[in-house]
Amino acid sequence: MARRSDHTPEALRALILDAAEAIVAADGFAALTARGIAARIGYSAGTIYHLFENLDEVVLHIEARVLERLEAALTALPPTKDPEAGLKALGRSYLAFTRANPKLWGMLFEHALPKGSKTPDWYAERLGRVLAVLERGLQPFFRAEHAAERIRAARVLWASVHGIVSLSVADKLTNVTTESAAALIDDLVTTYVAGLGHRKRR
Amino acid sequence: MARRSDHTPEALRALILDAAEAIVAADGFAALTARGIAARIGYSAGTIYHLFENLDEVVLHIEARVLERLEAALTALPPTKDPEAGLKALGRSYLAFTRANPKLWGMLFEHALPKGSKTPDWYAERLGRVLAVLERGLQPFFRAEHAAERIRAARVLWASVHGIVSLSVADKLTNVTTESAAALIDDLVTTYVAGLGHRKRR
DNA sequence: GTGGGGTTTGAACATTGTTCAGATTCATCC
DNA sequence: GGATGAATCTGAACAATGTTCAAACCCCAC
Repeated sequence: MARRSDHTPEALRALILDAAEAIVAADGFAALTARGIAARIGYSAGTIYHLFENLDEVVLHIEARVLERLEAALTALPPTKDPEAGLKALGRSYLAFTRANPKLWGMLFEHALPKGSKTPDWYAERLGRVLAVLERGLQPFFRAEHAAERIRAARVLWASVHGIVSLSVADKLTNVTTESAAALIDDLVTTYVAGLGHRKRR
Repeated sequence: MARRSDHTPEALRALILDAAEAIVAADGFAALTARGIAARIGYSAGTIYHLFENLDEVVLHIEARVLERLEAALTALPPTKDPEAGLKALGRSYLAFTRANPKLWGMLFEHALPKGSKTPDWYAERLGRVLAVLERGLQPFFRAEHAAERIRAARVLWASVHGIVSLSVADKLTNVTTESAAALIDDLVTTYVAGLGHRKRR
């Protein structure tokens, strides 16, 4: 049986994550099984449990990777003069990312942690970095002393765009009309930003 | 075995749905099993499959019920003079509803249909009615000839509020800060509506 | 060489959705 | 009353799932 170190533990962890990610990307979160991962990398299912606590941990790690890539995509955007255009670019880039990886993205929100457990710290930290990108994009709309409101606005936008995208991916909104998610996101950002300007002027 | 008609088929369907709903409300979507439902109503698991195609159909029916109740809650709100206050009341009522039924509400979005299948027509219709309530609330902000934009705004708000609520329920946002979902929803509605006013004036 | 410790497996267990032959009961007709 | 047939219900079965773990194995250090 055992064939000691075809791969180092670290390499094996990476192999498992790559295989799991490929499965989700191709067939969705529901298709992810321990035996399926194992078959793809030529190991047995038991091996996975030596490197990860359980499948949930594997999933969390994939989610972290996805967030990491999203952050990279958002950070890579060229700076714009017009702050509103910058925010829209963020929104569209976000949408493009989810469109390019619909199954992977859907997983982030279909996957509910088991009841007792808390999201680990490193997960919250990854999410925090994505939010930070949004917070930077919102800087032109707030005075420095209103940082709390800016942070809240980032959260509102993140959650809202997430809502649009997730309903669109799950086909639970678009079947009512064929309105595209892109149009909704544009509407959201435009109108919300207009509202920010309006409020500032008060 | 068989004990013919303790309940009519319709009554049995209702029994199954009640039991399933109770399980989800108490322990979440993940705890819903055919055998669990059966045990709760004193039947065997097989019986469920005489009345429903499969568990997914049971779930869809519960979702429809939840949407129905949400629509009732939103419709029951007293009319307000101030349109913005009316929208905020809608948002808060929505949030209150989800807070009162967090597990049931979470199910609406954790539950992804099996890959091939489409959401049935009656499901889309139920969702459409909830959206219609929002569309009515948005009427004061649009001229009659801009119905398409109003409908889009309803969709944006629905999806956005859903995003906030679902992230909050899943604990994937609040662990970054303790910002409450209510504050985010208020912010969203206030700012978005301000943006609508701004745009109208252009 | 020869332990010993890390690695891997394969079989096992509990649970899941789902199916279905047969057992049971009820309504109806003769 | 008794028999017939349809509706109803069960229990056992199947395949698949996550997860565990004793054993089998291999490599490295001594």
